[in-house]
Amino acid sequence: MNKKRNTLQKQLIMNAVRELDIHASAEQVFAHVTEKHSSISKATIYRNLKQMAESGELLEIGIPGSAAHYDHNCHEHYHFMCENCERIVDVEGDITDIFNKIKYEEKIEITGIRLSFVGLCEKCKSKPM
Amino acid sequence: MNKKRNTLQKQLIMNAVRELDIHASAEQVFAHVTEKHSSISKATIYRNLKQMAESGELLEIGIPGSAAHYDHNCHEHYHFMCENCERIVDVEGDITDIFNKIKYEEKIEITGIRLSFVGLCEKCKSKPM
DNA sequence: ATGCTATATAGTAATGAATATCAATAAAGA
DNA sequence: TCTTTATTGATATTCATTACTATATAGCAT
Repeated sequence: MNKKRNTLQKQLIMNAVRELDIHASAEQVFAHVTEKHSSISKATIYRNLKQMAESGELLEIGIPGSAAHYDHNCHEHYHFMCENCERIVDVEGDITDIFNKIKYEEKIEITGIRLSFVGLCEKCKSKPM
Repeated sequence: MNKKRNTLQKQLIMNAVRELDIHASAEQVFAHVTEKHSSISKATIYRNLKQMAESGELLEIGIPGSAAHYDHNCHEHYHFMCENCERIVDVEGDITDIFNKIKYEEKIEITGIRLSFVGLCEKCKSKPM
């Protein structure tokens, strides 16, 4: 039960994220897919991007106060976002060394770091979900 | 020109964030303030929390896909959020040592790290804002 | 204390991102 | 081919937040 089906829409969405290669948002994916396949629904875009992120096929980059973006690069890496144009670029590297590496990247200017940990707090850890 | 005024509403909002002391959201601040001052508008809450964050009086904790929370603790620190109940707790410490420290904090279970850098990209750095 | 003026407020409409709903459609196995 | 059930398209709805605007008021000048 609950078997996943391979649909044309899913293929189009995955291809769009790969072709755009700019950490695309759902709206950008929608715009790209509709160029060739105008009948696709926006709900299908949102639905599948979320599912692909949950299954690990895509990485969801949540942007507080703005639309989420999706990355087809799923190996361990972090992101830099321009606070002016919202462009997102990959920052490769070991998390413990990343701050040292960033010092030698003169092309971008870091003005802030957004770091938070996610998991289970003391209360939820000892309770059933 | 553009002088800030000290209003009762601003005082009530700042006091609420301090009294709640739980990284309150705009809705939580609204609920708390209306207990004693029922005529305040929700727009006033949002407007002032944002302004206080911009001026550095409060720290805005943006949560992708959910409401922003506000912290009256403005010195350098990071956050842990429970993915089950969304409770937010402070994680003090130097960013370069934080990962080692976290290993000895057994009360919470880290399942993910959200890290991103904010600043100006190559294009925006060389262009006027 | 009184008046003036620009800032702030209350109330509500509007926006943007994302999810919920549901009848219709179509994968994939029998 | 038939049947089952995941998936889709279209739209309504939710949620967080901002925009709008007439009214009120803080703080300064008189």
